[in-house]
Amino acid sequence: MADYYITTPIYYVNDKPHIGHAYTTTMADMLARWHRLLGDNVFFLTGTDEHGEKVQKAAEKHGKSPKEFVDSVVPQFIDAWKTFNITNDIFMRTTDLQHDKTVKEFIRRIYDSGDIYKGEYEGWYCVPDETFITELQLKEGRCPYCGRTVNKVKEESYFFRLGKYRQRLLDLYEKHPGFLSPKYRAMETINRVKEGLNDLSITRRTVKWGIEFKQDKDHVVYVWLDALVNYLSALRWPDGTVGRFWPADVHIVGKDIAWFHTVIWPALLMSAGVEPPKMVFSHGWWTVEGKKMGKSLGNAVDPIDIIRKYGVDPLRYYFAREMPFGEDGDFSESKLIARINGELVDDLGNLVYRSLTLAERFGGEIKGTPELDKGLDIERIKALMGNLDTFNAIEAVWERVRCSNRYINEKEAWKLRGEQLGNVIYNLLESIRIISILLSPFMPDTSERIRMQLGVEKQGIDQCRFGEFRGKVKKAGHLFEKVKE
RNA sequence: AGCGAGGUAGGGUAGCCAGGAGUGCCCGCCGGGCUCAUAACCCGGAGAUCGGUGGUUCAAAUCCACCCCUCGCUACCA
Repeated sequence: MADYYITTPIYYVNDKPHIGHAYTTTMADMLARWHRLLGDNVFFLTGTDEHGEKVQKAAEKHGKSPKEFVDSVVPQFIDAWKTFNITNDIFMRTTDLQHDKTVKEFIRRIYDSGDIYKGEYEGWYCVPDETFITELQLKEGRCPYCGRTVNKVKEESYFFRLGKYRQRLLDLYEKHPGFLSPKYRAMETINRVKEGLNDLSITRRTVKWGIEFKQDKDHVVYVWLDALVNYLSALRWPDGTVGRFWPADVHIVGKDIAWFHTVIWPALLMSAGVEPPKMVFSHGWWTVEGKKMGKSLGNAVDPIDIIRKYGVDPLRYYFAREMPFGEDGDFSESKLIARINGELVDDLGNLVYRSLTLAERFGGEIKGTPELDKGLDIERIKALMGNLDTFNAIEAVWERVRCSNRYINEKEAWKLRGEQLGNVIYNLLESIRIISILLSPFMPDTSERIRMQLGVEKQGIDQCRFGEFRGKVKKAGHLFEKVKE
């Protein structure tokens, strides 16, 4: 039994969860569930990032203290993940006491290794946008976002010697090719690191809402450093269950924050004398109805609304099925409906319904010889999931669904009687049973409903082969209802 | 500008790394079969100069060069 530590990023709580948060969390959940199915000892982390200037400002706007404000937003995340059937083992908040302790100890170690020095942060700042802008981003000396003039600001700050770790990072990428995943995105990072790395400002004087920088109490720890360390505080580092689950098997992140996880994070860990994680997997982004998602565009999709309308499993299915994990995709309701009607209702739902109808009408003994196991390749699906390829894994399951439907037609099951019919039903029920096991990480509710209708015990990956069918079939309506447009 | 990813039938994709008849899948379209099934399922068919040009090779979607187009990233904006 292997230990498996998987994480999502912790989400910034200046707003309620959107479709992107839901996507990352759901994909991680599928992997966590898959590993449990394999019998692994899984530790699955998600949580919230609650410090920093933006939260401070958002709190002021609501007339609350920062803590009151985050306490009011965090339940929305917790509830959302409940709705999504997310099976996280821990929900980490950066305002937790444990986290505070871990961050301080983590920084102490970096400080002791001589990688922190006092300096001056200098940069361009757009006051109305409240954003720092780099030299490169400037457009004719003006803010690239709003076009207004920018101010030069100077601020005392403590720096981390990131530049020092350039070669060690390149070595890490070379020795552990899986670290930068998916591999087609790896070159981007490698080339940028080769170009050289600037040291990083890791504290702020002007911000109050954050973890105290013990080495100089006029400063607080900058939010991203604070946030990254949560992967360790969830394990109660440096004690706790660290030895067992660290290094993490995979950090699931969106490609926008890949840099923090593939460059800054491992460098910080090296400095603190901690092993880097085994893999950082950067997934793609969703557009919505073909357009970039954003608050300014007013097209942010509320995942809870979608679930209310279509159900949890259809959305989970869509997440895994609409695009290969890693790549970008487009979220649209019409595409979601097309998948529900064409795949969940017509392929899967129909297969189960028609098979169970045949089974219930049949009075004889359900037994026979395996025929529908041809092409069933569990090892292949294991390999795909090992590569975090949920997309092709589901496709492989769907091949089973389609060939089972074909089987009924080819055998003309409705014309058969007696032993011949018993044999066909045996093959169908075994095939469906295996499909339901394989689907359990992706559509847990649906998997469970199929299992109930088959009347079989809960099973693991080892039962994904044809044996004797031991179940009491009891049909219970359609798995999915057609969505009328 | 630099770096990266991609351009394959009406749409969406796989195949490319380790060249071998345009080979596969999904949706859509056309025709047929069937009635166990939510007008569901199954079979067959039409539809592609594999972005362009040149090169390597007995053989190129696949390798190389150049060009065109689309998208992403460019660091302290989680």
